[in-house]
Amino acid sequence: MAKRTGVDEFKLIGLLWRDSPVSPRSGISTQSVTTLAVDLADREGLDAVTIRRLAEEAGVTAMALYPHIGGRAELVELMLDHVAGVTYETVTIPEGADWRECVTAIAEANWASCQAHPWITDLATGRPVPGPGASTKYETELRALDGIGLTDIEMEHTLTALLSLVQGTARATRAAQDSRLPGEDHDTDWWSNIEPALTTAIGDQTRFPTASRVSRTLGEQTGKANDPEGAYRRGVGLILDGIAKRLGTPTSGNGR
Amino acid sequence: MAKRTGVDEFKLIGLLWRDSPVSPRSGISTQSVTTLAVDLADREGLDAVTIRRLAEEAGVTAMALYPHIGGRAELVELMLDHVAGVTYETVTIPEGADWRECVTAIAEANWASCQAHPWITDLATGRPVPGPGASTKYETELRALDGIGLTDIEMEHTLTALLSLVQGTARATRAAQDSRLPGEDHDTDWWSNIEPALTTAIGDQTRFPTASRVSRTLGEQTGKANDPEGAYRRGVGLILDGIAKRLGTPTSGNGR
DNA sequence: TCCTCGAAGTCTACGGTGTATAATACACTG
DNA sequence: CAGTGTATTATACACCGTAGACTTCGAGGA
Repeated sequence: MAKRTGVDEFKLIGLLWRDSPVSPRSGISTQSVTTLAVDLADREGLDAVTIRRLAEEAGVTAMALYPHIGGRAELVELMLDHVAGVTYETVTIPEGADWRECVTAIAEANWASCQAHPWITDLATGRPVPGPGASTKYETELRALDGIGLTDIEMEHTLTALLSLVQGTARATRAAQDSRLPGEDHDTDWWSNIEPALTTAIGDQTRFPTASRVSRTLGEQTGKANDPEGAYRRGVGLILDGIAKRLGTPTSGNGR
Repeated sequence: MAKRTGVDEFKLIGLLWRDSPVSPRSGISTQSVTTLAVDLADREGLDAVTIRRLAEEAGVTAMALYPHIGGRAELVELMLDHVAGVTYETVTIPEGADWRECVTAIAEANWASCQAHPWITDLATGRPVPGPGASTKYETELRALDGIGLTDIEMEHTLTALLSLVQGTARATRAAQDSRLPGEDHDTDWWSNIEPALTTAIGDQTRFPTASRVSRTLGEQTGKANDPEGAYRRGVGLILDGIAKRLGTPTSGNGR
């Protein structure tokens, strides 16, 4: 459910770039099915998006979807492209602003997208989706980084690194949320459920002194068993300062 | 195949921390089955690790595995813990070295682990595996960061951010490799197969000028359609400089 | 208006998955 | 050596994606 394999790229490109006519008999279209699938995944996760279930929601039989979506592998790509296309509708990159604000906006937009559509963190990045949404997103992000003093290669690497960090920490957020049992409100509940059993199993309590100390401190100060969002913010901060050093511009603040 | 849901944590903890006796009738153990599963995943990917297939390799029936692995969800956790436990057997963190070398070694060890076991990048991080391997790894990494001038919280956030970056870019490497058709040697082959169809589909060639320029430059200079490894190296470099700024120590080199 | 014909939609079926359940056979303890 | 409990087995179920054959519909020409 995560590898994005088995995609027929040519079929996919056709589906991605055509203007998605609504089918007269059933009233569905590539566009409408994709939207339905994204909504379903947002609500119940990517695993809930089965062909049969999606067909049920669309009011058609399973096999009726195939002319519109290609196959399940292609459907996932369509969903990814759709989400990529709306990333900068909620969070926009300020025009003519400091490069710091632009980079931060890129991070925030992707972070928000990962929160709104947690299932995208299940899917591998790397191979780009050859569709209009992903292409527009890429263009937007590169344009924000263009002309601040980085070479093309540096821009590309920096952007990839930044997005990897965002996706990675967003994934961790998501995993922490998923592991909550129904009805639990805090991350600590999962941990406090596990902890007694774990303590018993470990036996020798002096085996992981540093980890114990750090976990305790983290729990006391943030109230969480782990804090991916904090890691995200710190990570972006570190990268910003790293870029500043490359650019040779004065760094902002004192880092605290 | 990516969400790590449905894990019975208590059953899992029992399996993770017991000393895995070999079963007299079948000759298998939690340990041996886990190793077998890791090898199989390394060779053929996580999807190849089905209960039936694994049972076949172990020389028993499918249902015979269950007392040793719990269920498939728990098996995956066992595999993750196993891999975590051997991360620092190949790449070690230098004793008493500069903090830069330590951080770099952490990144390299995790990068190498992701290369050796590509399937781990399919799986969500975040919720830690409550096992001896993962605990040891966490302890090792925190100890390397301890005492260089960061607070406990900063250490934790920095480590999480660093590992997210490594996993994220490693994933992208993996995705690029997977998308190669059989027999292809270079990333560019996949891209050059797609490109004509994509160019035709897009129509208006002036729509993504920055993306086109950057892609062209990247292709010319690296010979790749995308370069996650370069992004990894730059990302680690940026984070190192970011840490240096926080620490107030002189930065090394000029960043080029 | 009717007819034809190609495409869209449907039905059935296949091989795969994880694993619940119940029956069996074995290894260890007394 | 008998008893007991658990590892192991065989069977079965519900679900998955989708290939292939069949049916039905909508649009264009006479």
